[in-house]
Amino acid sequence: MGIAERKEREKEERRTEILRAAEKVFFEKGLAQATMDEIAERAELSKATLYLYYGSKEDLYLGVECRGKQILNEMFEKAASTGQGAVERLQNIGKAYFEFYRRHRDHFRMFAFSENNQLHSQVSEEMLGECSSSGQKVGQVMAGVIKDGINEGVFRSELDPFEMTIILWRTSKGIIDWLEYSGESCRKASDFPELNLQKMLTKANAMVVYAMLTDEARKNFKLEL
Amino acid sequence: MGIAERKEREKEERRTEILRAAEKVFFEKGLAQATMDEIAERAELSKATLYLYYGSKEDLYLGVECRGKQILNEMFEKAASTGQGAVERLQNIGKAYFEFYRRHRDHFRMFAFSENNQLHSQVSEEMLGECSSSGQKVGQVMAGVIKDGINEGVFRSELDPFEMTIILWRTSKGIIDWLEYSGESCRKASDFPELNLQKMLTKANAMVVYAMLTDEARKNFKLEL
Amino acid sequence: MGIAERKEREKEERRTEILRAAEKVFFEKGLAQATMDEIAERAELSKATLYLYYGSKEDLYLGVECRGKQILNEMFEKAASTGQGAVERLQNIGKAYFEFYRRHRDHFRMFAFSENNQLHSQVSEEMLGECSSSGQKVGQVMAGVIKDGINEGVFRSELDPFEMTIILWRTSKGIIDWLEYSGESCRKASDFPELNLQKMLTKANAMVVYAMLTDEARKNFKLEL
Amino acid sequence: MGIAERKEREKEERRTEILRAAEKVFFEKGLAQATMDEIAERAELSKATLYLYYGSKEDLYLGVECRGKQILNEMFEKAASTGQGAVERLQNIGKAYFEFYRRHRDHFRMFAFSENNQLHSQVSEEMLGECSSSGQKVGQVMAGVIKDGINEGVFRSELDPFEMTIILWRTSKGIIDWLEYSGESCRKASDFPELNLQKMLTKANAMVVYAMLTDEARKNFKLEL
DNA sequence: GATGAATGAGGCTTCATTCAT
DNA sequence: GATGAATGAAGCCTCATTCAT
Repeated sequence: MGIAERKEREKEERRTEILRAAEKVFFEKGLAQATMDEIAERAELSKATLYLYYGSKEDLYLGVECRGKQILNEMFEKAASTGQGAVERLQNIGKAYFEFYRRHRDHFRMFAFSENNQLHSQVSEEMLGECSSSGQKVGQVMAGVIKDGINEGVFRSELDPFEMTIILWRTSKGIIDWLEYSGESCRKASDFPELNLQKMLTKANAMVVYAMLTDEARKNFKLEL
Repeated sequence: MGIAERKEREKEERRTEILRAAEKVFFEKGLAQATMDEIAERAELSKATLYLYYGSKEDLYLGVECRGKQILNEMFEKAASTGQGAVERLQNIGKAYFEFYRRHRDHFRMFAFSENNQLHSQVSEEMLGECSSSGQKVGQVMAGVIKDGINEGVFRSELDPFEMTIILWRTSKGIIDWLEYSGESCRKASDFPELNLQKMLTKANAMVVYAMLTDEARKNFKLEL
Repeated sequence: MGIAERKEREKEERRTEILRAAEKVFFEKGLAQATMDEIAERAELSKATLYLYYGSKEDLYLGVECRGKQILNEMFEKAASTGQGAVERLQNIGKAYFEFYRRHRDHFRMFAFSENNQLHSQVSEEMLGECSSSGQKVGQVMAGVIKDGINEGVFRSELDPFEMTIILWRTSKGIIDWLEYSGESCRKASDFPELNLQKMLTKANAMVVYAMLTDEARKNFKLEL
Repeated sequence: MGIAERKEREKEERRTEILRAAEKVFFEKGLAQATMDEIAERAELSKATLYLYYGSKEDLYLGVECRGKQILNEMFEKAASTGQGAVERLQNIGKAYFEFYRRHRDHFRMFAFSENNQLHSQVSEEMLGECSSSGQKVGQVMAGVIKDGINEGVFRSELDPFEMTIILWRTSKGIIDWLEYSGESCRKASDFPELNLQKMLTKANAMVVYAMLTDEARKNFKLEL
């Protein structure tokens, strides 16, 4: 029994090693430019061994992505349970999202990539399911906080928590993506005044939240633009 | 002299034919999976001829993208000049964006793809410049309307037009992207109630705009959530 | 009549222009790497026009080669008619050969290239014949001088003039080729003492000539090694 | 341990098989006209496998060339150690060179080709080094014999062994090249009497050697022309 | 379980050459 | 006579993936 367990553990460790190697390569090169050869080399394993643990290159890609979602998940859950009241908790989630972008930018980018690219070959159902469920949890955390806010009476009761989740979240995502894509060049081109991503995010979130507040709650909310 | 003109026109037509063919293939397959062979076949031209008009596959890709931006540009400009007052004009732009997504969904997706992928081989400076300038115009149109709104006194004077442009625009983009990516599967999975993209976009825009309004203007603005 | 002549002359000039352009490109790139596109561009003519004057890329190559042989021819003939006695004239030819290498190195290299590469596509018989006859003349000049030397009694009567021509000539060619190929690297690698091509050629020629001399003539010949 | 050795051996054999196939194709078509497809087919391997053993077409070409130099090397070394006295040994080397040309004419031609063509893409340093060192050994063998001859007193003491090596060797090479190139056509054209390559080489070598001899040694040397 | 070795399938690009005008 | 435009035919190389050991 101890032997079986150790074997199991070792196998899991091997999977993780491979994932680490894949991470580095995917981060540096992206899906298309990454090669199994390079991943194998970095993992100090043979290419064939990779296929023992992951069914395909794209499966491996999903695996990395999945790890990113888990990280984000944890950060969201922690943020959601910190702070007084729904508004502050929601703001903490917003900060956590920015923090995730800052500290795990490569994962962030991978998400964006995945959104815009169908993975082509067969990815294992298992992997796909795991990855997808991880993604949904994130949304559920936010929606939960909004529901709490409605119950607390700070958010309008007619709000749809899921809808607001999407709006809030994707607003942030849209803005960060923009910066990733063209922000730098724009700022340099001096078409735009000094832009500060964090401030802009805070502002955007505040604007949406402001509109979510009940008339009552709005009195105590200071909107700085 | 009529001859030279006709030649010129024919050449331009040929470029357009190629672009049309490339469009179809890129739309269906994406950059990586698209092949010059297929584009050539669809254009009913030899592969070599493609290279007479576009220096590389990626150049061609940029060409298609560029066309998309021009379309969006025109739609924005038209929307920006329709309607009474800055608020309505801004809402028209929002509608135009949604309309663009609806009628030129493939172009919309290509933009998203481009944001997340550096084109690798050498793309001609010319193409890159043209494409990039097209992109910037779009933002300038929106910013102009916001400035007008400030002058009209409906938008708070402390707003930075460019910043608001980005927030508004990217909010919409973020939401649409989400639907593109996982909306369908989510709705099917019945985790979410019936979602209506257009309504959600209108709502999100309204929320942001609401926060932009002066206290004065806000009285006349009905925020439906 | 005057018109026809002018036409003829212009045509010939055009051929020459093309040859000049081809020369530059072939010199820089060699046969394989040279492209008709580049030649056309340098000639400020269209690619199609090139084919009006020369049947193929290889024909053009032969044309350039032919010009080189004509130059060499002239230099040999001049050298063969300068100097007192067959020995000196022969030495003058040797000097001329070296001079040709020095001043028309690119042509020299083209000869070497042609020796080692069958031209593949159809080259016009005409071109081939012209080029080949140019080559033979060169040998005939040398052989003539050797015959004179035999008649003068300075060269042994049993010598075969053509055979000696080949030996003398190819000795020089072999040595120059060697330097072209690896001489520089060898000298730098200090495996070899300072080598002076001209001296080595003079020496090699002298050695062969020395062996050609009659006993009588040898007395007056100082062989420096 | 036997297994590892066998594997190693098999790998080496595979390399050799590939080289053999490449040899045939390069001999028949030359570098430019040879295709990896054909080499792969002849080796009864996939094209991709070729690239497992050799980094590029040109690398493969160098590999073949290298083998030729090794063969020549061995023949030279054997010849240099056969015969009485430096003169005879030198003559044996000359014969060996001719023999090499006769029995490995294709390799001989490849050398000539290489002299006149820079290999373009990246060839592995390893291959280049190996090939180049093989080439230098050949010269060193000859130079050694000449030094011996000087010590024996048969060759003039003022001779530079390396210089003489080049003169002797390249004289032979120049002559053979000539025959390769135009000898046949010339003979057919009956401009030249029956030419016998071997005799001409012997003669040319003898002439140069004759000039190298000390007065003492020359008495015993019979120069037949 | 791990891997070295092999490969099938295909992609982008390049040019010499030819016509229609 | 000159040319702009078009193309057929290849070629080199890459890589995800599979087996035999």
